[in-house]
Amino acid sequence: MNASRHSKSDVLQAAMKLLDEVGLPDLTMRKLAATLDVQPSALYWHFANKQSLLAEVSNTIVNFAKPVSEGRNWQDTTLQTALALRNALLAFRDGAEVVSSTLALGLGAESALAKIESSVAISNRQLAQAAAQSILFLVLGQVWHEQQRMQANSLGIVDNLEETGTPNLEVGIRLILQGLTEKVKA
Amino acid sequence: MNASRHSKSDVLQAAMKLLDEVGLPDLTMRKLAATLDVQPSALYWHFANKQSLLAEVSNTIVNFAKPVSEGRNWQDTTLQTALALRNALLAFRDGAEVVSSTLALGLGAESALAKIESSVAISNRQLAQAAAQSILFLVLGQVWHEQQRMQANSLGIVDNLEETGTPNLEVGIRLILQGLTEKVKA
DNA sequence: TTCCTTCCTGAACACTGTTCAGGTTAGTAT
DNA sequence: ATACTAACCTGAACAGTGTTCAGGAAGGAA
Repeated sequence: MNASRHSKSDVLQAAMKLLDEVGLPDLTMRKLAATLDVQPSALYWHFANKQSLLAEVSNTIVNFAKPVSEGRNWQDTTLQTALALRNALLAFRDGAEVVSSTLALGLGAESALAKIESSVAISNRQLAQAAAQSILFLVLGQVWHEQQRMQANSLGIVDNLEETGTPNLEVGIRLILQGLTEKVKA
Repeated sequence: MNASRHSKSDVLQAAMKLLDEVGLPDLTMRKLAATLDVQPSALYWHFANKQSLLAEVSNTIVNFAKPVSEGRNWQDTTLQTALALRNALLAFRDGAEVVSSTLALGLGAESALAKIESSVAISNRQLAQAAAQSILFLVLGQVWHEQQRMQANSLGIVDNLEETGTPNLEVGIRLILQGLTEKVKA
């Protein structure tokens, strides 16, 4: 990985590896440069700034979500889409926080919303958009919470073991889909 | 406010004023100390670290939500509770991001969840908790998004004017409440 | 006046993201 | 082989960040 010149995707790859090893708070430009045997300033040839780097990290995480096979109805397809996003976020350390931040800054990861929204096959697009956005925030919030607790637990801070995170998420999504189904019927 | 010795609540009050003036990214210990005519190190007599300070800021924001008058049913009460939280977050610059962070770190603002959960008057507490958590994440995510766009717009970055934020939130909450009502019936 | 708690100073430490003038490397064209 | 050009990197600095710590000063009570 080192002792040679690096391409943009080399840097991105190294950033994701470092993220997995040290977490988002310790993902610094200097540490990243060190893993590539390069001066920190060299990174700024490939990326305009750290946020741009993190934006591409976010896109990589979001695009890691496997495309779902069409379910027997749109409700099922949407649920599977949301859970696929959840799995993608969980596959990377601090994935939810990284994606949340760049999404808030409007610098990337918009495809996450798009995928959910396009799976909501109802004619009222305004309503579909509201529902998709709700599901997205729900997934991000829940996984963020869960990953934060993972780190806390790994640092020895033991709290209540109730692992309510994962089931709660699916319950929440189902509530939205149920409400949506009722609303469309009327 | 200055030229004299300060109490803990003085510092907290100054922090909230500074937050309103410069936003979360520029809320630094040095700037805060400057507004109090004090050395930065003086702040560490009142608060163990910056996160502890932000935790109390979060609590102040969350407790700013006015208690809601009992609606004609628990669905209505819950909706009003959620919207009261929304208004509290909107009343402070970057309020949603501040609260989201300290909530994720588990350092405060838990009463936000408690208030929502206690308003969901159904017997299945497990379900109530999942719904309350979903509503909380929805409110935080939506307002965070909205406040980030406020700042972006104030910096001249004009994007599409579709002000879908506020209505989307209420729609999302209603979907959850509708789904919850159906589920309880069965 | 002594004493003790409360609050603050001043200086430093170990970091952070970022910029910039200049240098090297690699590949292509003549 | 030579000249040129784009890609990539160095080294040093700048301006900031949160935090620590030994010591000093202010204020009230005994």
